[in-house]
Amino acid sequence: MSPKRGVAPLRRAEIVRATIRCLARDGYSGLTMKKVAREAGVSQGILHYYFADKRAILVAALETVTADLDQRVAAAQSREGRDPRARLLALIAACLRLAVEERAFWIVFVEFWGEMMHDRALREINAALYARTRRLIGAVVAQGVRSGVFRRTDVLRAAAVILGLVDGVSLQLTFDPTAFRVAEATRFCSDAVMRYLAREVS
Amino acid sequence: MSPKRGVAPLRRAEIVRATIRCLARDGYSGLTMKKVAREAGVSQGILHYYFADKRAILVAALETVTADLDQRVAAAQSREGRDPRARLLALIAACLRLAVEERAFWIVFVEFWGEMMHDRALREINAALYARTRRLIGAVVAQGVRSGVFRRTDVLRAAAVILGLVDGVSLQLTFDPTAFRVAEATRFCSDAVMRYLAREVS
DNA sequence: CGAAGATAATTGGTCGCCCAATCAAAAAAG
DNA sequence: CTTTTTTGATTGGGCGACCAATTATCTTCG
Repeated sequence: MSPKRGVAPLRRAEIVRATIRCLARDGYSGLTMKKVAREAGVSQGILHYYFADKRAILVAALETVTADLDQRVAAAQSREGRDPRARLLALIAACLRLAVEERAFWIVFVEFWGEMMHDRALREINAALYARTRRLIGAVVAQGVRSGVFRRTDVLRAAAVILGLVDGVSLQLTFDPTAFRVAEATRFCSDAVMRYLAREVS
Repeated sequence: MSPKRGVAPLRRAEIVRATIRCLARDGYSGLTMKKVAREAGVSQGILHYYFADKRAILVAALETVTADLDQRVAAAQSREGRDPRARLLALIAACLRLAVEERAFWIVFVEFWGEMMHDRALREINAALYARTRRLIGAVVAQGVRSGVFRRTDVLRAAAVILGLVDGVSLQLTFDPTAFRVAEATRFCSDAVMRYLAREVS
């Protein structure tokens, strides 16, 4: 490795990516600076050149994973144009597929949950993501309400329900892959959400 | 501490309870044998007399937490007699209250999730709990279907939806207590489940 | 243009700490 | 006096952090 000027931000990002790979492979409790350095193909010392300590790397890793999840979910939903129903279904499908097909990201994310319980900084990064996601889902629901395809409801609470359902089912899918298939889970989650938002038949 | 004969099982249980308290206080990554011994008021050496290694203690801890959650949920639901609606609502309320009021248990449980990703034994303990809980919820739903208060549906999938919703909302409640109050969450979750299971109005 | 110094990037070794696990010996109970 | 239970010191190893030395790049100025 020959030192090049001006590549600091790239190196930083590479270290973070290596960290995420390590977390996905060996878990939170198996993460060491040595392994991260090895995975990134750099020396151990350099980790402390770019990050104050191990915790700073972990914070950066959570920020990266969080931003990535955010982007993927937003993208999946926006691809579907203006139909609120289609947007919501795409969002649900994207979340569930993520948990199975992009295992690495989802695993790392779940691993952080445990640590968040004892680390305010991590907890706040996550709380911000969830607030943003609820706002996104809420906006889609609100659009559906305005255009009359969904019933009138408190959109933020509805968003909490939908997000919770997706997370909870993703967990079940992750812990026991024999319980359901992704396609199946997508179907019954979508069905549940559509029933939940369906207009009253009066 | 004076050694008494025949108290082996009690000592074991005390060590496990101390472990759970430690996990709740300092988290998974902060758990050390020294801390557990101190919390249990015994010497470090004795931990290895009752358990092969640290991992065995953790497995026992997860089994205990799991059994406890199982029991609490089952109890809350069975207290409500025969009305499927009341039983289901009691179950939902119990789960959400647990996540907030019995923080220690819920925190420890979430902490294990991360480790389960890399530990088959832990994962299987959890998978068994979830399968059991789904069966329990499924049975309540089935009863409601038979007695005509719920629509006809695949009860195991409905159970996955209900359990997922409760877990997911519990998580949101834990990570960001400012987002919702427990009572509020209980209300909108119950509402969502009742809408989900409501008979079609034809 | 090109040497020389300053600066940025990188290395690998070292340090002290704390960990899980082990064990010989003691203490209590049968 | 044997067996079960408990102790606390020890051991070997791996950890995160630190740092002096090295290399590469940029800047300055003769």
